[in-house]
Amino acid sequence: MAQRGRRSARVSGDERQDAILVNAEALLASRAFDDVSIEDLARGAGISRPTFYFYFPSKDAVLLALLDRVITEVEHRVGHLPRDFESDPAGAWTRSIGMFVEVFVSHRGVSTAAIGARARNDEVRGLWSRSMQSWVDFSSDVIRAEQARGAAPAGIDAHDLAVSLNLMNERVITAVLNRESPAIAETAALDILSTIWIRSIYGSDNPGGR
Amino acid sequence: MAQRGRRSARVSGDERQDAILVNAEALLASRAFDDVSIEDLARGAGISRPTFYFYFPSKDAVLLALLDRVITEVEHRVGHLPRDFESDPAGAWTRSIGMFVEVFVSHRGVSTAAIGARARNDEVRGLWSRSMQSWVDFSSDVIRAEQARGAAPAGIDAHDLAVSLNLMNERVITAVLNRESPAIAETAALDILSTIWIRSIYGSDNPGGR
DNA sequence: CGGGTTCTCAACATGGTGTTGACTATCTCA
DNA sequence: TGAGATAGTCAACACCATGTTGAGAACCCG
Repeated sequence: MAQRGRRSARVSGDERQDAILVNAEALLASRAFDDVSIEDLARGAGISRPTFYFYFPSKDAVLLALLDRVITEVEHRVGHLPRDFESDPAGAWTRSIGMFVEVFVSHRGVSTAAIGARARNDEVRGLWSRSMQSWVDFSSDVIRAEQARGAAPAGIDAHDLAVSLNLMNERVITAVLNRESPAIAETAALDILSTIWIRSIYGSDNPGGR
Repeated sequence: MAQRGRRSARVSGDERQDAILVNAEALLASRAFDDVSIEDLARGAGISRPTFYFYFPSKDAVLLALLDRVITEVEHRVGHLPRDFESDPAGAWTRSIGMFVEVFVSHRGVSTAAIGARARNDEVRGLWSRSMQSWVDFSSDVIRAEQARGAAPAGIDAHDLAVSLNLMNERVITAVLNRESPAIAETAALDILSTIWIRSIYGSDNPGGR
């Protein structure tokens, strides 16, 4: 996904490349993306600015590589999620949403930088949009299945509902990560988001009726 | 709110100032904020770049002034909205949400630029956050009233619900404005958003039971 | 050891932002 | 009316971050 500026994979080169990424994520944990210069990325990895360009074509490319890792982690964890929507719909949705919250919280700097860069950078936008698409596909498949088996009322387009709920999650998580105001407490986020998902998918607080 | 770089209010100066704003909004309708230079803002208003600084201290200040206008328009229209939540809850929410959609769609460039600038600029963030706060206050007051009169189920914090739903609207409208993918059709947005608000506030599709 | 590839960086080029200082046009009040 | 203030204008400059070039050092493999 995220290309590098050189052809083969030599040892000390890979270590440098990795040092840049590690340093970049560390810097992003405390500063905004715009406040990190290429000079900072280079010096922190023990190289000069022009040498940085040997490893990455731009600052955005570093962010793209970091985002790629985060998204891979999410994809991996989505794949291992139990899909027990028929037996415990509320719990299943809550676990899925909780996984997203966890991953993005644990990569706060990268997440917020990537979301900010999306407006400016085609590749970041493309990568984000592809994964968003796959989460939307997953959610709308489940919603459609729930509607088909009569657990969820029809009367709303499953795809559009899935898009809106996923975008809500993205935005609410971002607000929490950035400590925006207004926002909600990090501890409350999962509970509120799940409730909104469940109420708006099932039209009720306890689908499956416990 | 949005300061200017000079002291009194003379005629030809105000016209210039206005020309900058008009030109800026026009440019933002077709280009991203980052792709508009101060040179562009100046030339389009018939002045040189240094003269621009006589009217505004920065590019962000222009955006702030434009955002201020948009928000004033929203506040004004919020004030004139019928508050018939008791007699027609679904309709009342739909009209409120529809008003936001209308205003932001009609100032597409400013809205998306402002949302992008929020991460970077304290004043834009502050202005946006203040108005967001007032919309959240409005919605949570209504939700609490609906819960108090028994129309909406309790079991969810009104404030947190209001924050999440308002953030969802912001994000979904942004996605529509930017023609992002995934997103939903502009024509479908109002319907979906209203349905989610109503289902998650009332736990039912037709509060008041029609 | 010799030719090729990896890796490095001083020095340069570019483009956008913001500043200075000198200048002109206009208003205001004696 | 005319002298001083105030509004308005911009060429030229300083600055900083990005990205490029080209020359060379380190290393590898035959």
